[in-house]
Amino acid sequence: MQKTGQPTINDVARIAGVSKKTVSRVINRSPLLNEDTRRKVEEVIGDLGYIPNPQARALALRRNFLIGLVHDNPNAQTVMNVQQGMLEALHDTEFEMVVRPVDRGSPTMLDDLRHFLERQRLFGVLLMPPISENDAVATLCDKIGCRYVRMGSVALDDDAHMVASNDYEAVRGATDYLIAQGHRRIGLVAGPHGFRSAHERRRGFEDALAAAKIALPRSMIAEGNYTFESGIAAAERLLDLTPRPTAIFSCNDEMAAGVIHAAAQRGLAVPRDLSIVGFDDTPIAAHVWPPLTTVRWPIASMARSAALKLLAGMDDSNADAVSEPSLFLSTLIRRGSVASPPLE
Amino acid sequence: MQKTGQPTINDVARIAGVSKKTVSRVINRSPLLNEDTRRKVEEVIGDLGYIPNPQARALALRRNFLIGLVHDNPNAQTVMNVQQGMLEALHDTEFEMVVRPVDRGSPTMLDDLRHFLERQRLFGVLLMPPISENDAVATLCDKIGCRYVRMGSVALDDDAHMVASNDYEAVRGATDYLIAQGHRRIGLVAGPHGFRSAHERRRGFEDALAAAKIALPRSMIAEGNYTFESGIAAAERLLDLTPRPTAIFSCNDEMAAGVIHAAAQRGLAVPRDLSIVGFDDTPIAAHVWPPLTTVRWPIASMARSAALKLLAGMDDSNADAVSEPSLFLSTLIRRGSVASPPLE
DNA sequence: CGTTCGATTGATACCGGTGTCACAATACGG
DNA sequence: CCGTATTGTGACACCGGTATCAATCGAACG
Repeated sequence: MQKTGQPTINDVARIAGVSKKTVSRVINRSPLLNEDTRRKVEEVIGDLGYIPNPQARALALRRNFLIGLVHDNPNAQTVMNVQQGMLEALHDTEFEMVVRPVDRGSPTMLDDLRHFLERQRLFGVLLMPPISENDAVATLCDKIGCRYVRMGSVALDDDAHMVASNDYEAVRGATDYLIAQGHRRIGLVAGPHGFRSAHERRRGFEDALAAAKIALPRSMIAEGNYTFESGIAAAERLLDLTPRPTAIFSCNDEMAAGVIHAAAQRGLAVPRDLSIVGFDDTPIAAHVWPPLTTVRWPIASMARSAALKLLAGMDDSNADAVSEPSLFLSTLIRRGSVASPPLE
Repeated sequence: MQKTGQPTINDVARIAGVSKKTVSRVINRSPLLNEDTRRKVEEVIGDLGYIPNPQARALALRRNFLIGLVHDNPNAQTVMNVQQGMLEALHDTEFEMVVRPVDRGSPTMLDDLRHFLERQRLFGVLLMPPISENDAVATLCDKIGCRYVRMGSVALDDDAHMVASNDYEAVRGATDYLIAQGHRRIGLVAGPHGFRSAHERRRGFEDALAAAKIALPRSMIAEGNYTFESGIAAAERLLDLTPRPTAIFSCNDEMAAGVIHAAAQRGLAVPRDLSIVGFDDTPIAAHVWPPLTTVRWPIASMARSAALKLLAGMDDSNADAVSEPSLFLSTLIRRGSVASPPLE
């Protein structure tokens, strides 16, 4: 009998002179194990370089060790940050990450997703925004019996199934900061309709102005879709106004970069003639000129926490799950794109 | 006997009145199957909504259906493009993508990777640059018996194990373009030492100048590490020269954005005072001002092809594998960052 | 000393598929 | 009409683990 491939549990058992089950106990750190036996088996495992077969384990345990990342976010940096955060949590576990982009626009999106989840029988999935805001997706996971955690800009679900950031408060604070600098005509480049994050950020902006008793004409709000180009277009609408806004809050950094771009094309100096605040703190924020004052969105930490929460639900011991924070605070990063408004 | 979970092959077999094996044949489209039997079984499968368990298949077939993406590329957009290309290839197959970032700097990188590959026993892995340029990694895959395809800027391996782009020729063409515009003092922001792509691009640049009999003093080459910041630093060294270069070729777009940034800080207008060409054609290229003339690097197509090549090696019928192209052409995208040099 | 009990361990049946090989049924050639 | 292919199907072992439950052993107890 030639052993050509990897050694199996049977090899270990035979050589160590114990049963498969005992080897299995060693692998799974069973507490009811004689210390001598454990050492002996561990030695053989080390000698052989034995590694348990994950597929066999998955079959026997009736669950696999894959965690899915379901996303439909167009921002590469954001997705990478989430992947990095997830992988941090999965590091030193036997879990791997499988990535699944979905097409928000497609009418068959839900069916595709269901098909994916049913086929793969993932241990769980992490839903990142904006797909996480789709309640139908969460319902689908529930129905199929797939664990999930949603990442959002606001409480979307119960504590065990979500990780949120306080976008409303963060934007409100950022807007307060602009007001404190002396700005009174502040424009908003809003996010796309239907995005929860866009809604929360806009609400924070509106409430900050209202609290300061600053009027907010509809014309001071221009909607974009989180892309650079849409930021340019929105900025052009705002900068065409008379009088012109002295500051603009953009609901994400890419659009803020578009605003800077549009300002530069009109010969407006940032921040002398126009102050700009973004949201996300992606690398682009530090790379534009001037460096963008923005709200740091701790998306990687959120993803890490979300993944840990998923893993904690493993043995249904919710004790661990609750220990993972569910709310993350976004904070203002002051760089060079904000100044006091020009004198009139 | 309550059937609580998903139906299994046994359920299908029992209800259809055939053996497991026959159901298995239907699933695997065995040719030696009576047409009536097939229809009957398929009907039952449809009624029950039966889906074969991938873990069980993986165990029985002694291989799984996971393809790994091993990367250590710091550029989010590039990694996302590769993921997208891979997933395109994997679409409508039973394969899933698992992502594995590695730390190029870590001394245990190779051990970590080996551990990962041995544990998961992936069907195959796709190595993207720059980790793909590490021959030790390819050797490791060979030794472990893990299929792999390397993506590179030049032939790195035999046809079945690689997909390459013609960076040398592309940069040479781009440099020729600058020369044709009248530039004679052209600076290079080179990529980091040890990157194959950096080497090829630099070689293309040098050879283009040599062919045009333009001297290239060492001072006209500044090395960066593919980040925006390093692009700024490199540009500053080049722009401090007297006489100043009238054009700069940057080995990637991020550094080119840094060059634009540095130029703007000195009050140099692009392209009037300084022409700039980048490489990659990431979104940033279209987002800076002026839009960057750059070399489009078809990384997503390369990834797609690499993944197909991996799958084609499935049944060891190399016929399919060979049919996937191994060389992809990078082409110059002319935007607004190049003009003729200023008169002196 | 026999019994009880807790700590360890192993025999065996799974998990849900696939491969091997034997076998029945039908087709074909002579 | 019989021997031999050819086609279609099922019984059963197996992939490499885990769960169940009974067996074994030594110590403690009465």
